[in-house]
Amino acid sequence: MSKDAKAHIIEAAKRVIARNGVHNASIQSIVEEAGISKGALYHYYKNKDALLYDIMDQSLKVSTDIANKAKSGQYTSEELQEILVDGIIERFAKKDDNRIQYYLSQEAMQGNGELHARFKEKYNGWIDRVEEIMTGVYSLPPSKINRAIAASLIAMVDGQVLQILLEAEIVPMEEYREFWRRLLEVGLPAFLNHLAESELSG
Amino acid sequence: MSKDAKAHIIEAAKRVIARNGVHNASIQSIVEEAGISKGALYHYYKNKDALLYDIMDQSLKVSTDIANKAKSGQYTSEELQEILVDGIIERFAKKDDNRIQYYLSQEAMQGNGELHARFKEKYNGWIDRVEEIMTGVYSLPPSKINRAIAASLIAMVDGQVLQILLEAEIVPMEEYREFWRRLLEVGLPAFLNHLAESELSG
Amino acid sequence: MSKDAKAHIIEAAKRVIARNGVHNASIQSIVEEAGISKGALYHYYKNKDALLYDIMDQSLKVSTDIANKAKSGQYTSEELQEILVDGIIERFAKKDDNRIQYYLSQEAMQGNGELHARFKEKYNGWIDRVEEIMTGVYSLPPSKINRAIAASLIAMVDGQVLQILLEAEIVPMEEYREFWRRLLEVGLPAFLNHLAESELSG
Amino acid sequence: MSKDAKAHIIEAAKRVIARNGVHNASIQSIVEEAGISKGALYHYYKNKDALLYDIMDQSLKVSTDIANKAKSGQYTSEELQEILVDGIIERFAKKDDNRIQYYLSQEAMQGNGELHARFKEKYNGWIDRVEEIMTGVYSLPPSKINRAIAASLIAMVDGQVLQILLEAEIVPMEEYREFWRRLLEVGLPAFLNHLAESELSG
DNA sequence: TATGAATGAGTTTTCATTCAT
DNA sequence: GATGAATGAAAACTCATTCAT
Repeated sequence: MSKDAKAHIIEAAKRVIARNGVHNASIQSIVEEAGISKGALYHYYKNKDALLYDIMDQSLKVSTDIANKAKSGQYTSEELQEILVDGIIERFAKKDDNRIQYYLSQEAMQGNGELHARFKEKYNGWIDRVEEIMTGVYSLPPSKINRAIAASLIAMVDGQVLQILLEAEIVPMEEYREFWRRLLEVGLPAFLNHLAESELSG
Repeated sequence: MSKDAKAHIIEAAKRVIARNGVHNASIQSIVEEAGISKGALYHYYKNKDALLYDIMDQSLKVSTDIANKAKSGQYTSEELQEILVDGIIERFAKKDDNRIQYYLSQEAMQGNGELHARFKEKYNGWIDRVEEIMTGVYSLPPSKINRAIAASLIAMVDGQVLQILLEAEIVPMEEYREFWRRLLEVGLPAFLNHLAESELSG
Repeated sequence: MSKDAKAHIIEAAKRVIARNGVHNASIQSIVEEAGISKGALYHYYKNKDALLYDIMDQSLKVSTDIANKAKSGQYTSEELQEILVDGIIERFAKKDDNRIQYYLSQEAMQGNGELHARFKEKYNGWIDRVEEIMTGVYSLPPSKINRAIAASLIAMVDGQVLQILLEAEIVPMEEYREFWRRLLEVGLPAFLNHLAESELSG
Repeated sequence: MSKDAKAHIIEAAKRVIARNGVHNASIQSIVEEAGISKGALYHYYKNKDALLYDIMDQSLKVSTDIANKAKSGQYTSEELQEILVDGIIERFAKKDDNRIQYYLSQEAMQGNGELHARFKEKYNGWIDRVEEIMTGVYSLPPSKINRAIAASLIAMVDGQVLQILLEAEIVPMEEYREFWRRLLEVGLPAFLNHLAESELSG
């Protein structure tokens, strides 16, 4: 019951947010989209924030899933690269989820403490996983710079998502795929090797 | 007169935004900060959006300036790397400008045509410049992938800015500096070389 | 059944009122406290007012009981004074009942006819009894002013209750006990005697 | 300007409260009564409570004035008694102010901290004055019970006001006048004397 | 009898914008 | 040019009450 009703509300809210942004996703517009009364919404969520948190959790799963998939199995590094590239490209395609994440990240940085805490947690989780994958695949010794690299790779994806959302039409999707393939295949390992060497000799 | 008055208002508005976030920066709070009346503000700006656009223009110049500086002079590649790294780190520090940019990027996504056009133009300008610098410094032959790389470098900065704004405290500023120094010094040229070679042989 | 169920609801409602005040005692909070459903409550009471009236009736009994006790038995006037003083002090302690009475007295003032009638009836009953006790104990001839005195004594208790509810902490409870003991022992009989004399001579 | 506007709002609010009670005095109903917009009200008062405080301050003055008048001048005790009795009877007649005070006292006891603090302060002020008058007129030595008596006299007035507001029609106004005249002329001094004597001998 | 999801009118408050002075 | 009082639509949230099950 409650599960279905909540799912129904979340779907409606996501549609509204994707259309108008968090800021313009009023309770009014959400309940209209969901075809329910305000009271009904407040029956399931004690306030707007509680609804936003639920939406965020769902929405962030999209990103988390990639990392989980990559980490879980026993893949050759070629397979892994493919999985990661596919995951990134798939994420680029999920415009609604991406929009929602951006909108919510705004809310978080504008001072919504709870949202902020959740983002922080999620980011750290992602970066941990990327670092694990990196150190696993390329057999790296632990190094402070690894975390910066992991964070920066995630940052790159986020930034590319932003460009796509802004429809700046800078780079066609096929180019992104090519770029990431090359980066993971050549650029990243070469960079990491170099760093490892200079660390030894430095 | 008008120039000074507008500058005064913009400064006040930026202070308010820095304190409270963009969406709590009410006209009321801005005019209080500026020490003027509401009427006066509306004398200079026909509405709140017009003020925000003006702030954005100022704000985007920050990023543009780095690129311009890098492009303009006759620098050795070592000097250039330093200029770029410094520029990136400086941008990280300008939290208010970054906040405003993120906030307005959302407005752009939500279909504000005026803003959308401005962002698109700015992004393309930045990427053009980064591409020019890249091809200049590393003497690259033209290649489609260069644009993807340039866009991705900018994306990386944007993504890192987001992480900083979210105060995820993933990576200390010094690590970022180190990361970018290494990336521009070693990682990027190595990657570009490899790509150039494989292009020749492929 | 119904008797028990209603009593159960009333007890729960009184606990909620004690915690949150009458006007924050929502149906929701009452049914939660009672461990029943909203539907169940509406099965026993046709609306919130009906519940409040029932609470009031219980609540007013507290005051009525004192008067009844005082009137019923064959007490010496010393015993009677003690009973009355004890009764008054006990009433001071029943904060929830007093709160409810004050709250509902307002509803009565605002034109709730049902409540108004109940209050009027109760007040007249109390005053009758006090007058009876007074004339009995002090063997007074009937006089118009007796009723005013009886009403004023009750008024004094009501006013003291108000001060206690407001937690003005003007007078410690022990002082009130002392005050009432002296008033009933000395002040009141002296006053009544004087009035009786002046009536004879006047 | 602001003074007039606020006075206008307060008058309107008092009419609404006197009619419907604090609880039913919505912002909507107040602005309708005042013939202004909601925005205008919020221009003068930052929230509903701020308005209530202003109303309370005005309304309590009614009661404070009596005490001030009595205390200020050089009166014989006969004159003073007359002033006090007149003051009390006049207060009985100010139904709107009395209603408002009762309504606000409710709010105060239901947990409005600010209102609560103000009531407490006012009550203590009144009692102080009554005690001063009492000790002055009847040349009393200081005694703890004096404060209890002063508080109880005020309580009696409050309680009588309540009975009048409830239209219990227990006692006609002329009887109250007579009662208070006798009480101040005979009852109270006799009581105080007795207490003073028993204190000496006790 | 009993449930609790759903309703919808009602609440306070905010705020960009206008306009008489 | 400048003021700030006034507007009014919109926001989030509450709650007594109803009704299909």
